[in-house]
Amino acid sequence: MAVAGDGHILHGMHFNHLDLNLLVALDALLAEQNITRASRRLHLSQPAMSGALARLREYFGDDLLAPIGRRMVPTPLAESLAGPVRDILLKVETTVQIRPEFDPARAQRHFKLLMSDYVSIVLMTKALPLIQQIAPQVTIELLPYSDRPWESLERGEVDALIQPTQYIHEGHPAEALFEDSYTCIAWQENQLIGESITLEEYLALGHVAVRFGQQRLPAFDEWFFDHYGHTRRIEIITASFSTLPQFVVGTTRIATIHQRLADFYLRFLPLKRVAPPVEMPHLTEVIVWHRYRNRDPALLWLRNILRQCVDSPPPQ
DNA sequence: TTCAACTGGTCTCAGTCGAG
DNA sequence: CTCGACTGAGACCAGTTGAA
Repeated sequence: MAVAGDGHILHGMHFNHLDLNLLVALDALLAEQNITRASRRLHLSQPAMSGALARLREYFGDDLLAPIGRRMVPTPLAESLAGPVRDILLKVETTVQIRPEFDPARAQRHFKLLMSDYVSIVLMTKALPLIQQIAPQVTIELLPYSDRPWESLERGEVDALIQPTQYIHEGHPAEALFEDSYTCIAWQENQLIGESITLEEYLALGHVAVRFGQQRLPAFDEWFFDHYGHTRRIEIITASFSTLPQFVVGTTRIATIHQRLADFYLRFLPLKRVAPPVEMPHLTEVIVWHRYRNRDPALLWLRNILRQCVDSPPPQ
């Protein structure tokens, strides 16, 4: 036991009088703003978390989380600590995780990737078999498109996200993976539609559209037609690209989806491709990773694999 | 250097307290 | 009353001490 200059008694391992494990507790406490939930996150009992908060309060000389009514509200000091502490822990995590070499044949790495189900269908269906061949011990977890994919990346909850260029933010490195364009699909036996379609015909049909997450964010096609003042009659809203083509089959409805996704489903479903009534811009899917993982050879390897998996066409 | 006994901090469990 | 934060008792274990 040692006594520090300011009279604090020190036990165990400390960094400038602070037990660094308390930062882990602080991060969980500030993220949850609730002691019980923070304790579950760290697999501790509620009293243990309460004790950690008491030690943090002692160290900082501040309540950090103060009860207001039934809620625990962070103090201004706690607010100002939240971002930097999260950043430090992420830096620690990436530091201890990185190995100078990535040996695919033996590596046991687990990757968490966030992407739309469209990307998982057109990209991961090709990438996963290849990854199993080259890196049999690597495991992959695909996370659904949330309302705030960028926050998941910032918080280090995912290794990378894959999304269209228009949604990327500054501050983290990104790399293009593949391009795609849009097409319409209809049921093969839909007599109302031929190989092409006029805008009037298009707008007269019922549409199947996709919206994501809690906020029900529209997919690009919906945004595009709204933006140009063309009101489509959306009769079916579904939550995933993978269900959308099946909701066109057996109906006179139409859907506007990615070429590559259409190619995929044309192999299984009685669908026909219809050229969109107006020219739609191409989209580029990019992979974005946290700047702290920039030097991670494992991620570099994964990016190379993913790039290999998309052979050039569709965009025409 | 190694080992056993000891020490102190943090854990869990059980229970209390206070707000809504 | 219910829910969630806090408190106290005892267990557990990492780190320290001191002897061989």
